[in-house]
Amino acid sequence: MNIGEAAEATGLPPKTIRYYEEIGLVRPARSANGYRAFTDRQIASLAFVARARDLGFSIEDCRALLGLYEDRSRASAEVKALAQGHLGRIERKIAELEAMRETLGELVRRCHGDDRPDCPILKGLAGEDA
Amino acid sequence: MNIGEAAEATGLPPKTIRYYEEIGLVRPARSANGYRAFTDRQIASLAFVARARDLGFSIEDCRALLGLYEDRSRASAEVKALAQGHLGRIERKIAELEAMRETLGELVRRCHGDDRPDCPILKGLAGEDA
DNA sequence: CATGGGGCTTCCAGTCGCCGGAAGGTCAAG
DNA sequence: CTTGACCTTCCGGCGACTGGAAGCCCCATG
Repeated sequence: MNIGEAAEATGLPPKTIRYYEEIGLVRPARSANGYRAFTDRQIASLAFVARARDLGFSIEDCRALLGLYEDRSRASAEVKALAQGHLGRIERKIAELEAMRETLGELVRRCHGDDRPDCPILKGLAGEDA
Repeated sequence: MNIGEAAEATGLPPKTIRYYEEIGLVRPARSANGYRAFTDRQIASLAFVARARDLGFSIEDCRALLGLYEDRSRASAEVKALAQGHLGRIERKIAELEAMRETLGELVRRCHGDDRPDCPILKGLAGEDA
């Protein structure tokens, strides 16, 4: 399977797959013509990484998860710890964004948004607690 | 006011303030010794940007907001549009993270997390709909 | 057998918003 | 006069790609 087919099969752009090879996430063999040749197993690994990335795991997390995935004897506790750590990060990020939404939403709500120059949004950003 | 005092006053690190000068967000004069000299007005602008950044606005949004802030005759509609656009982005991001939280949370919940190798998290990432 | 178009290769640069560090000038206190 | 805290510039790196240039390779068509 060359890179185009791998891209098709995994949903990852060819550029991304090349990048993953560069950082050592996959190590495809090369055909006689120099083209990358992916095994089914490598395609599965790429798809695995694609799903983990969709769930927001960092590349380094993906590398660790992939290692655990390929290690048939690993304890699930290790995987769970990694996933829980990430879940915590997601939750903190959500809380952070919700705080932004509250503050900004309130400013937007108070702004009449017409052609007059008075603007609670700018006042808020300027630190005026109007 | 030199850069250290500006940093103190705005809560921004000196490095960040230098970066903001580099990209043209502030244009401090220089003292005879070559040190940056910030006016009170520039400190206010930096604090304004710091608040906008805290609310998640991009640097380019901040630049636009700063321009609107300094333009006494701008219409608040323009500011509101910018803020609403950003609010929309925040909300989409929250939704995205919540979807991740759901999926990942479910996998974590199903994982017993002990020393056995069976692991629903890895199975989920591998695409097995167990 | 030449040609054209698509796919493949590598490498370099850019994205965004900074941060760390090196090498060196400046300033106030002891 | 020295020390140490400030300030300056410049360069490189972060994460996770993405775009583009220059140049092979392969297949089908004329």
